[in-house]
Amino acid sequence: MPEGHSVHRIARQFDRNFVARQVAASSPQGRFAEGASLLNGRVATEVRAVGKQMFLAFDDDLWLRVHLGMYGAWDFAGEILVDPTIASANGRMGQTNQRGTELGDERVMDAAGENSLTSIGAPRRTRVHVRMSEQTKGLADEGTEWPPPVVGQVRLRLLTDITCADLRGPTACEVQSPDEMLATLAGLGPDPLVGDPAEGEERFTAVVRRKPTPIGLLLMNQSVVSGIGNVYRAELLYRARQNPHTPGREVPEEVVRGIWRDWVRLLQIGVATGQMMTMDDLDPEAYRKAMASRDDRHWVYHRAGLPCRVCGTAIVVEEAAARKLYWCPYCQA
DNA sequence: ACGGCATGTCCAA
DNA sequence: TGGACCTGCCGTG
Repeated sequence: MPEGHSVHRIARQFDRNFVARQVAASSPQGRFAEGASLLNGRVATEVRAVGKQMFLAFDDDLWLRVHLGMYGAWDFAGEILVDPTIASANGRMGQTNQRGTELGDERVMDAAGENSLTSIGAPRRTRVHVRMSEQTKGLADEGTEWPPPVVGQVRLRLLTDITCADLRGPTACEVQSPDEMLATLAGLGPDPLVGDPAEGEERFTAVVRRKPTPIGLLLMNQSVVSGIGNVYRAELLYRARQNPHTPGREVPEEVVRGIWRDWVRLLQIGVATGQMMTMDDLDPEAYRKAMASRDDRHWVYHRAGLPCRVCGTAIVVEEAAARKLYWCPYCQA
């Protein structure tokens, strides 16, 4: 259930642990057997994250395209070099609840999960044991088996000599030619972390200001802007005090630009922390309080019926294109 | 133990 | 517009 920030974090892990290494690929589950055999034995050469998609290049011009969808996740195991630009690198990336124990150096994850690691030093080797669910319990304690035993439905396993990445439940997992990969890219709107953000702002603004579609739908459309999902949509609109139903072309240009710049900021924070932080403007104490409860982390998302944090009006929820849209009818009038 | 729900997207009717 | 895909968590009992 990742939005764009998770995919960038995953890509950085691949950059550090798979790029420039020879990779063994297999499909323990069998549903990607053909693709895996195409990739098997090749050297990974490059990784790109654009919105919710990740592209991993292999020598001789093959691209692996992965979209996690709602349920997809990567599990990392073995020796993992921690990317210094992200807060932590425990085993699982993509799913919300990420727990693991890092052994082998001074850093030990606690039960709070991914965000508990905040100090980043120079990259170093870290032995990671992943224990995610009852299903995998027990395996982590053995810890020494290599390669790690396959647990459950693994669509794709990528292995270097020392690092293992297991992909489960993706919406998309396919091998692409360079042309196919470029075609996929061409269909994606700007991502604040890809290319020049100022250019992205121009593209985003131009498209939004032309469309009769409600801004609340445009923000979820990956051809308009990449990486925004249901949580960031609701929060960006609230932060802009913008009514989700306003047609894009009627949203004042400065507001549209403001939403883009806010997305740039929120995505950066999300990649760095692994959390969908949308109340970053709170003072530290209020922030600590808000983070204490799972349902207190956002302005409007998942807060139907609760009083708006600013005006007290009950947050409303409605169905928009089969997704729940939360907003404050007073602040976002 | 079980059922509902979820940070996503595609496709057929 | 509704279902399919596919997995794990959380609340309820």
